[in-house]
Order: sequence, then C-alpha cells, then structure tokens
Amino acid sequence: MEHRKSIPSMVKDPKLIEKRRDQIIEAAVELFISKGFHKTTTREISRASGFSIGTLYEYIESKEDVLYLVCDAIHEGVEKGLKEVLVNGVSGAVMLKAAIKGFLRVMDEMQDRVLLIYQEIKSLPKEAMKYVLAKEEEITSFFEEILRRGREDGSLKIDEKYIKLMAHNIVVLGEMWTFRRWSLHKHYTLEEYMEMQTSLILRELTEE
Amino acid sequence: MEHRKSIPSMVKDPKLIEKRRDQIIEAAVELFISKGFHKTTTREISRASGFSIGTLYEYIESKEDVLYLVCDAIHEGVEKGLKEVLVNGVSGAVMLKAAIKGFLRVMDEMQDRVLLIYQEIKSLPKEAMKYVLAKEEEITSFFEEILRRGREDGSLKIDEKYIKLMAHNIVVLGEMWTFRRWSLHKHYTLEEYMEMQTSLILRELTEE
Amino acid sequence: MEHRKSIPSMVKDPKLIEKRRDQIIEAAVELFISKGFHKTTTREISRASGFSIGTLYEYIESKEDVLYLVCDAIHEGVEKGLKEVLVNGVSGAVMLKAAIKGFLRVMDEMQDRVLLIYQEIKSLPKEAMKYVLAKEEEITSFFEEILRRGREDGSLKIDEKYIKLMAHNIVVLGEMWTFRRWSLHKHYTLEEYMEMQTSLILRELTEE
Amino acid sequence: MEHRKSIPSMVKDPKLIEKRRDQIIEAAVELFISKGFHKTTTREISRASGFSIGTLYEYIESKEDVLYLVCDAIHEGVEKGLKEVLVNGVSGAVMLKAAIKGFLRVMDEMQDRVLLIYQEIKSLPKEAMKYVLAKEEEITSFFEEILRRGREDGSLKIDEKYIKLMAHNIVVLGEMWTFRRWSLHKHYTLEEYMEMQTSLILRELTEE
DNA sequence: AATGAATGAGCCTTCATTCAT
DNA sequence: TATGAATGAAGGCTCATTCAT
Repeated sequence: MEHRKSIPSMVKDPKLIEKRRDQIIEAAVELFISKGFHKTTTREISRASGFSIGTLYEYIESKEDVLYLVCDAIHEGVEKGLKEVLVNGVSGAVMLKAAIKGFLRVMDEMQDRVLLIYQEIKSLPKEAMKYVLAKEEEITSFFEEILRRGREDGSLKIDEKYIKLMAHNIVVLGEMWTFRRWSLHKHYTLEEYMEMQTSLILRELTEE
Repeated sequence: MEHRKSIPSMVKDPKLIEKRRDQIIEAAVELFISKGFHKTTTREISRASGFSIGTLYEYIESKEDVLYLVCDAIHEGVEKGLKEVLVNGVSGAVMLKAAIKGFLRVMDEMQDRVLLIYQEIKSLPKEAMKYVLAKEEEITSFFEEILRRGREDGSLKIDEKYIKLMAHNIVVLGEMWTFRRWSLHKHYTLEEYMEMQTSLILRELTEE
Repeated sequence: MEHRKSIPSMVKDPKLIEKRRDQIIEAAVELFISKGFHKTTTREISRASGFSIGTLYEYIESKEDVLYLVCDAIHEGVEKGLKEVLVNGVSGAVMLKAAIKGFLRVMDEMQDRVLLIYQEIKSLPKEAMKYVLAKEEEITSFFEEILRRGREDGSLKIDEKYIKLMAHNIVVLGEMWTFRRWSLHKHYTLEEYMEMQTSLILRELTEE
Repeated sequence: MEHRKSIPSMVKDPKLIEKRRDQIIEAAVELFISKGFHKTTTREISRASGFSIGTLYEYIESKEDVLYLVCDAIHEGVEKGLKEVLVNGVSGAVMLKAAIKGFLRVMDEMQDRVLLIYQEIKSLPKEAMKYVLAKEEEITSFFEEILRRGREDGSLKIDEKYIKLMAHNIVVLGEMWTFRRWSLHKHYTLEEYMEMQTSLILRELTEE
C-alpha cells in the first residue's frame, strides 16, 4: 500500500493543522460537489473555511492539495462505513450479504462524495492519483477477502480465479448507484436496489 | 428520447458545417483525452482542427459546445459498434452473448473515449448533459430489449422486474473495463475479461 | 557574438510585432527608470503602452522579456550613437579622442537608460543576461580596435597587452558618468568631465 | 558626513540589539548575494538568522532596513580593509601604491558584497541611500587625501583640480574588478590586474 | 467564410507585516 | 523577549470570446 502522501504546511502545530484542514475539507467538499473542482476558486474555499486566502495557503501548497485532502477524507469515510458493518463469527456468505448491504448504504449516504471522486480524480497530480487509486483497490480487496473466506468455509461457491473480478463487480455495482443515479433512482428505491443486487450476486454465488 | 440538441452556426452551408465540425471533433477528442477538457484551450482546438480561432467560433458558440459535439460523436461510435454485432434469427441468449462480447470489444477499442465521457460529462451545460445521458439510457435499453427477447423465447431466465437492472449491470460491467483499467488491465487480458464476465452473466441467466 | 535571443509571440505579422514591441519598450523604459523593474507591474506596462494586459502578453511571454527588450534597445542606442561619431581617414589618436568624446556624450544623453542596465541586468534570466553582457563586451572591443589601430599607425603608445584593459577602463570611465552621477555631476559639467578624462587618457597614451 | 541612520527597535538592551542585528546581517548577506534582495523573503532571513519572523521584526521595521544594515556593514568592511593597508611615514606616491593594491585586494575579497551594493542600492529608501552614497564618497576622499599628500610632498605630479576626479577614477577602477568580472576575470588574474592598473595610474602621476 | 488581434475578468499564489499569546 | 499564525493587498499570467477586416 502506498503510504499517505503528506502535504507540507507552514504551520508547526500538528493539532492546529488537523483542525484547519478539517475545516478546509468540509468547506471544499460542499463546493466541489456543487460547482466542481475547476469552477471552485481558492478564495471561495478559504472563505467557506472561515479564514483568509493567506491562511488557506499556510495549510496547503496548491489548490490540488485541497482536492487530494478531500478525496482522501472521502475514502476514509467509505472505509469507516465499511468496517462498521463487518460482523464476525458468521459464515462468509452471511458476511458478504451484510457487507454488500452496508456498502450500498454507505454509497447512498455518501453518493455526492463518491461521485466527486469519480469525476475529479483525474485532476489530481500523478502521485496523489496513485494514492487515491490504491485506496480504491483496498476497498476492492476488502470484498476479495470476504469472498475468499466464504470459499474456504464452503458457504460461497466461487472459483479462486473469479474472486478478484467478482470483488470488482461488487464494488462497481455499488458505486453505480451514485454515478448512474440519473436513471437508477428513477426506477428503484435504495431498498429495492439493495435487495435486488444482493440477491443477484448471492444467487450466483450460492446455488448448488 | 430527447432530440439531438442542435448547435447554431454562423455558417449557412450544412455540408460545410458538418465537415468543419468533424474536424473539430477529431481534434478535440485527442486533446481532451490527453489533457482533459479544462486544460485544453480553444486556441489549441482550433489549431489542431486546422483553422483559426475565429473560424472555430463560426461553427460553435462556446467551448462547451465542443465537448457536447465530442460526447455525441463518441456515443454514436458506441452505438454503431453495437449495431454491427447484432445477429438476427437467433435466440435471445445467443444474441445476448454476442452483444456483450461486441460491447466489450467496443469498450476496449474506444476506452479513451468512453472514459472521456465519464470524466467530463459533468462539465456539460444542463441541457446537453440531459441529452448525453439519454444516449446512455438508449444503450441500456438496447440490452433491455435483448433480455426481454430472450425471456420471451425462453432462452433466458429472468424476471421482468430484473430486466432493466440487469441491463444497467451489463452496461456498467462493460464500461468498468475502461474506468477501472488501472486495476483490471493489470490482471486480465481483454479476452479473459470478456470470457469471464460473459460467463458470469450468462450462467446467472440460463441455469435452470 | 551571441545571436539575439528572439522572443516568441502569439501574433503573426512581424511588422505589427515590431510596432507593438516598440510601444512596449518606450513605455517600459520610462517606468523602469522611475520605479525600477520590480516595482513596475505588468498592468502598468500595458496601460502605458496603450493596450490591455491581454495584448501585452500577445507580444511577450513574461515580464522578464520586457526587461530584455528594454536592455537590448538601450544597447542598440548606445551602439548607434558610437557608430555615428566614428570619423575615418584619421590617425588612431584622433579617432580615439573623438570616440571618447562621442561615447561620453552618448552616456550623458542616455544616462538614465545606461544606469537602468547597470541596475537591472541581474534580474534577467541567465540566457538573456549572457546576451546583454556580450553586447557590453562588443562596446569594449570597439575601443580595443581603435587603440590597436593607433598603436599600428604609431599615433598611440600602448603595449599590446594593455589594450584590452585600457578599453575596459575607457568604457568604465564613460559609464561612471552615469552611475556615480550623484557625486560627479555636483563637481563637473559634462564638458569639463569630457575634457579632463579625455586629456588624462590621451596624455597617458601619447607622451613620448 | 551624514550620520548613520539609526533603526528603531522594540528591544531595549543595546547589546542584544547589536548581537541580533549581526545575526541578521550575516544571514541576509548570503541570501542577498545568492538570490538578490527582491527574491529573498523576510521569512528566509529570519530562518537563516536563527529566529522567528516575529523576532526579526523586533529588530527592524521593514525589509529595507535589512538591506540598509547589510550595505552599511559591507562598507564598514571595505573601510576597515582600507585602513589596514595604510602605511605612515612614507611619501604620498608610496602610500598611494600601497593603497591601490590594498583596495584592489579588498575588492577582490569582498567582490560579492561590493557587487551587492552596486546592484541593490537603488532599492533603499531615499534617506538610507543618501547615507550609503555618503559612505562611498568617504572612500573616494580617502584617496583624495593620499593624492593631495603626494602632491604636497612632491612625490606625485597632479594638478589640484584633477585630484577629486583621479580619486573617483581609482575607486571605480577598483570596483570594476567586481562589476565587470564577467570579462576581466577571464583575462587577468588579480595579481596581473593589480600590477597593470597600479602601473597605469602611477606612471601617469609620476613621470617627469 | 475566414482570420487573428484585442480584450479584460478572473485565477492562483506570494509575502511583508501584525499582534495575541 | 520571542513566537508564529493570520492577514489580504497585490502581482503575474491565462484564455474564452468578440469583431473589424
């Protein structure tokens, strides 16, 4: 795993840096969601963060750093959400079902943010993009592990070679709830969507 | 279906308009793919198109029009590719298999372009975006129809209410070959990917 | 001799480029003389040139280009002035006397500009600085040649190895009329200064 | 002579003020030499001085004060160097020769610093500039006095009205070793340069 | 129809200076 | 005395768009 790229700051106090960056992230997420990264100005970010443009630049080195901060925070949120739904001491199949539902719920709650990553990731500098993609891969391997576990305990029928692909499919099926929402939300409620996708996937992985 | 949004031009001759716009599209696609929409300047577009900035603006009204033109052309390409793989006089199941493979092949051939749509669509003005999304929906319904046909001729086992969702899934599973290529292309060749995804989908739709 | 560094322009018509750059130079010289390079803004330059900031940047690539343009034009002026005082068909000694007087007159007429070069040359990018220094060297060798000629026709007594140094001395004695003017102009008129320096130098080079 | 402009400080203890300002000067000289006054930031100065930006401003009132401090210190160094070479109880001619050589040696040792004064002096506020120029004049009059002494003891042949000018010439011939080094250092070693310039000047002032 | 010079609003970023602690 | 976070005016530069030729 790539280690988190750390952004230099002119300010020394780490506590303060974290506090200020949280303000920046909170402000920037909203702005990026509603206007997009390119159409958001640094001044808007600083204003929405509650301080001056000069202060903003005490905590970042460039506008792109803000995007990175935002993407990172979003992924953190997703991972946190995922970890929370993890139940232990159950079969892989049960665990998978819970994980998919949990993942979809997170996708729904964070749809604007997830969408944001999808749309602006390409504006990140090379290095930062790599790191963000690594995070995405981590989420995928989260599902890989569950699948593998189900395979081992016999609760899921899946060939080893399909595990990675299936993990990708699950993640994408979850993320599409955000990036195809212009159609899906017209036809399904979240509950329906969860129900249907979960059953599609599990039927495939559990039939005799 | 939304009808194609027509972009006003200062020029009268429709033949010329089409010719010039083709030049614009060809130039802009390359530029947008390699630098992104926002980092491409209108001057670059006109230069790459082979004429002056003034002339460019004889055929479009704003930079966003170019993006729209480009997205539209790409979708056209995808649809054309899809139509070509359509075989008639066969069962829905056979047709679906061919369609998925064909679709994946098109996705692979046009990966940069498809990715472009994914990444820049949000920069389109409201109206244009709607139209582009409608195109996307059209592609989805292309698969819906095949599924429905297979259901009717008994070659596919699928509940009516799952048809739309499954169509979406198929489309997304195809498109993810482009937007998750940073991972998928490391693990699978196109052939493998086609083989695996097709078999996953068809297994699901055909087992008794 | 380094060849003149040519500055790229967005504009095609060379006549227009020259005309606009002349406007830029004229405006910038005044501003640089009165406020210095660093304290002059590009907006001031464009305004004083008679066009917008956008237009300014059609003819240069950076603010430093303006400084280069200005330094180059000034040197051109000095060289032109020098060439004009050159009389032919006379002994080296006579020629030298005329050249020194002419040079001093030019220094006096262009004192602000010469001073400008002295003070801002270090703000030029490496390449441009080299070129400007080469110009300065050219002026020195102008005197070298006259000295050598006088040595050959017997009208000047000077050892070959002193020729280059003496040329430097002459140039510096001329230029100091500008950069030490805070003292010299209080004590001498130009005429006095010319008379005294010329006689000092020539006495040295002509006594038996 | 102008009296040394004194810079106000928030701090009371004069010993401390001197100590801190010495730190500032030492740090700033290096920075100004390598990056120039304008491209050096106050933050860099404070960091290189070994204390915070806040502390820096306890000892100066503006960035220009630092430049003044630096220029003043450099002149001090030059004067100190000059005083050291002064031999007494000898003829003016002998003294002059020693002084020129000593001056050239100082110019060589302090070339970066002398150059710095030449290039940045114009960035000083009016008042400070006047004071610095007065220092320069002092150095000139140092040579004036030697010349006058030589005239009086008969060891130098020079008309009274030429004394000031000759003093200027000597100073400039020394300083040009720094500001024309891009050419002179290519052609002469310091020893050669000293030898040649000294002999040129003394020949002029001593021949029968 | 085609050209391309001109425009200027607006963007990102820097940095000297202040002041509460 | 020393610190360093905060400020915001100001600067260099870009680029979509227009319009006279």
